[in-house]
Amino acid sequence: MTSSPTRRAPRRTDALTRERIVAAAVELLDAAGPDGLTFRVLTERLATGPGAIYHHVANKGELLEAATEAVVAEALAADPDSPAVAADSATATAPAHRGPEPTPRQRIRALALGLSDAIERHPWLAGQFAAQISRGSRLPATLRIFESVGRQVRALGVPESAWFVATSALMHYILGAAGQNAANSAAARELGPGASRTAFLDATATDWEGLDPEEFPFTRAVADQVRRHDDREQYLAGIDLVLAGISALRQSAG
Amino acid sequence: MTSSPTRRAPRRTDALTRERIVAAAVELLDAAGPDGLTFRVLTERLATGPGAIYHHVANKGELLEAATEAVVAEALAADPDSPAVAADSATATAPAHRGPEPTPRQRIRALALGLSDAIERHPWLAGQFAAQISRGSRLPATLRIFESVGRQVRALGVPESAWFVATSALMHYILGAAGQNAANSAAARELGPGASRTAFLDATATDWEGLDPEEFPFTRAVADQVRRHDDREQYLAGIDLVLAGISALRQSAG
DNA sequence: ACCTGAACACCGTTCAAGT
DNA sequence: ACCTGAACACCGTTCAAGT
Repeated sequence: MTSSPTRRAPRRTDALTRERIVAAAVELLDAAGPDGLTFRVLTERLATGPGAIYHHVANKGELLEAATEAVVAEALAADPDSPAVAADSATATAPAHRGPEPTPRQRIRALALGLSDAIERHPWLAGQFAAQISRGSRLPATLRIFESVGRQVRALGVPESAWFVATSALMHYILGAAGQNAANSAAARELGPGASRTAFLDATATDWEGLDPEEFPFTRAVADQVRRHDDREQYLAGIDLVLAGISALRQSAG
Repeated sequence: MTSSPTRRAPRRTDALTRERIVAAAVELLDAAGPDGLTFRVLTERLATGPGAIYHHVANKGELLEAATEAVVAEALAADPDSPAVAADSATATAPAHRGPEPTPRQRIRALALGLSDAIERHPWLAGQFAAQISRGSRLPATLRIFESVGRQVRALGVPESAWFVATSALMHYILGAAGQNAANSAAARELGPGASRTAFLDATATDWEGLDPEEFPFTRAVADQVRRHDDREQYLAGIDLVLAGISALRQSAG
């Protein structure tokens, strides 16, 4: 009976490590969202008991932080100037240099798109970032993003006194707008496998057009724009907007 | 025994209404954060059973939404041009008109400060906003904020094609930076009743200065600025930065 | 229609016991 | 040192029963 031929959870062969636990957590988060990550299914997946997991991780919060950090490190690794890469400079697979050095502006766009893609692939990230920022304790993941954005702000020639504001403004837009886009994608996916992004945007537009004209004149007026909305284009336009604000500031206060 | 003279939960006199439930929820959230709101303590506080609450509210999520909406409506009520006020124009207590009409820029600053104060008073709001935005379904609270900001963007003379980007950029900064500030305040409060905001900022600065110079050069460099940081001033500077970006865009694409 | 409160399924976490 | 798994306290939610 103990060795019955029926299918069962695959017996663990490797030792249980923190990395394996975190990797499994990321998989569960991707598959079923934040509520899908429970110690019950995690122990099942890893073929252990809860005690074993608690031996490698202090609690669920730490597990979530570790999962966030792992995924962010991966996303920032695309940026050759990122702290994650600098810390792990032994990787010989990183492409050396192709063409001329990218400008800070190009790097910021690439950084933003990289984070946006990461959030799109791991929608639970958005809530996690927000929780980290609004819980104040600057944890590794958010701190690394702050650092990556800040380096490019500095490279942009922003006067030192404005580094913090400029970096904050950029970071909040990058993370906020990316989270919103990812939410739209997720909602579109839920509408059905065939239903495209456009179908969902159209639904929201129609929704907004149905709002009370007294209470929501602006939202109603903007609804039709949402309909023919290109996420990526709008996202980059927003980045350009903040960058324009930064360079205006450079000219006046520099 | 049933009518023993020992102290017990105050017997309810008024009928249980959705508003009373929501008000109690806000109190609990303020006092103990998101984890402090449970049906157990809520029923105790309202001297009922869980079934009674479920008769007025579908589930915990709806309760959180309602709490958020209630607090946001209050915060936006300060803005005479807000949808919340327009919908409730019967209030005779609203101050009519004092001095000249404020400019859109002044209104945006007032709006931002009002929301910042609300988040400061109800720190759980930050997480709630983030959850709403990153869950995509544009719920009343976030939608009202979008509307309020958008009206001023329109009043600013931004070309229609840029309404959405400009409003998004402003909103993400307003909410993101306010959430971060509130988190700092909360963390400072936890440091002790006497410990001021400055003490906490100093601690973070020292923290950052201790980071690895290879991995976090920018964050280290910016640490000292954080030490002599005036939250409100920096917050408004960030708003000005985004506004500068908006007007740059108005000149080029207008 | 509105409320009661026991019961249910599930959650994160602990801990004595094993190897 | 690393793992096991039963047990604990607590959670959101349901529902038959009362008024």
